[in-house]
Amino acid sequence: MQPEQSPARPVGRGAKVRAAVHAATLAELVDKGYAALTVENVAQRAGVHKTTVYRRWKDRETLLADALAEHMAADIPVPDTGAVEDDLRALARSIVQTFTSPSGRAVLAAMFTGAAHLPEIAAARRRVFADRLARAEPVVTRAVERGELPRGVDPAEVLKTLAAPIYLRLLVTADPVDETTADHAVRVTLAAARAGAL
Amino acid sequence: MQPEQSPARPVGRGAKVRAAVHAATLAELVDKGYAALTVENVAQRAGVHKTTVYRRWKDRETLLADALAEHMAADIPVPDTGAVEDDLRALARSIVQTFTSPSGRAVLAAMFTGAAHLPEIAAARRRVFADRLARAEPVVTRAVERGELPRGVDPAEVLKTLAAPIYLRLLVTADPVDETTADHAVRVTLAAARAGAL
DNA sequence: TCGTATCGCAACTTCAAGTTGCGATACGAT
DNA sequence: ATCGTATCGCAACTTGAAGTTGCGATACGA
Repeated sequence: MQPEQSPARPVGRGAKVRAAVHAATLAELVDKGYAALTVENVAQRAGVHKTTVYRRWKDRETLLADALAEHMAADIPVPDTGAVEDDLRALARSIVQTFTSPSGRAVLAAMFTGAAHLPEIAAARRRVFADRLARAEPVVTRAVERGELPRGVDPAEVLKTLAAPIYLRLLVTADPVDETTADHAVRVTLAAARAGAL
Repeated sequence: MQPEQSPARPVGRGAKVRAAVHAATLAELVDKGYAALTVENVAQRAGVHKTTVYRRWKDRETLLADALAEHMAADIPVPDTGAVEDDLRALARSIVQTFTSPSGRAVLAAMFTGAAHLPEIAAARRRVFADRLARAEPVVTRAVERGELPRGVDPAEVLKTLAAPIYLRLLVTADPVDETTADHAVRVTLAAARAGAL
């Protein structure tokens, strides 16, 4: 953890406040949900006054977008087992695990439903997804090089096909999501890719 | 001529008020979006007073859930062309068309993002999806009977696989959604089904 | 130690949600 | 045609959170 020195004005205690408010925002999100998230409660939980929050963030939406973006910035390791099936399974299960923990549920609800209409949140959501997609593409290109998948498959399409059924259950049908869901997505994706449909 | 006397109190003008408020709610949704939807504006657009709305609906959420549920209750024709590929294409395109019109966008945003955290909305959303799924299952069973798809495929899984990539684009990636998306979903779904992955 | 940026605090405005009481009106039935 | 009742319009109200402002207090860096 390096204390950020880049701004011409080293903030001082500001960094701690920022971190505390971020943590409090996510905690309130988990406990109360997006609709019931008030700046006053967040400030109180962070041990900070309401005005301090408003001095750092324009409004409640900006605060939430900022906290979520920072939370989702965590790097996810890209698997490289030497077998597509295992790599894809690892990717699919990581999606499942990201969103099935209690806090994951809350983050999912905030990013994809509760606050999805906010431009900042929508942009952050697209950015996070696109980033993870781009970083996982080597899984597919390596599989092609190994001859496990036909040449000409679109890595992005493969990964979207992998993710789609999981998000459908999370966001639309509300069916239970577990490893079975991930494994099923892998089977379907591989079948489609090998049939030349991707 | 009397349609129903079962309620001891035939409401009278109430039906018209109800319809007007429903229409106004959807119109406000399209114009302003969920976040900016106020009961006062809805009432004014419906030519009705605020208190009248609150006498019929417990709160804003209930009103919205009611209006959306009624709006989504419209029956969608189940295709039966004699060829799976054509049937599935018709289904996929109907999903696309439902949510790409201006009003469709607004309804999508309200049902899946803006108001998704409300129990009434979430329940309505699951119910609508499950209903459409169940009514479309004959498309798959007929295809199996014709020998177009292998025995043992799960109709529900086939239809979910068809819908998943469309919803992924609508709700997650925000990529453009058009007939191409629908046709691509058909190709992937058929490939997976014929490979025995569904 | 001293200056400055940041924070705490309280009081304030604004806005929409939701409520209440009462008078007005339209409907259904006699 | 009239009469009783349920529904509606209206205005005034409470509540709660968003967001703002001014000032005094405090912690940090030099």
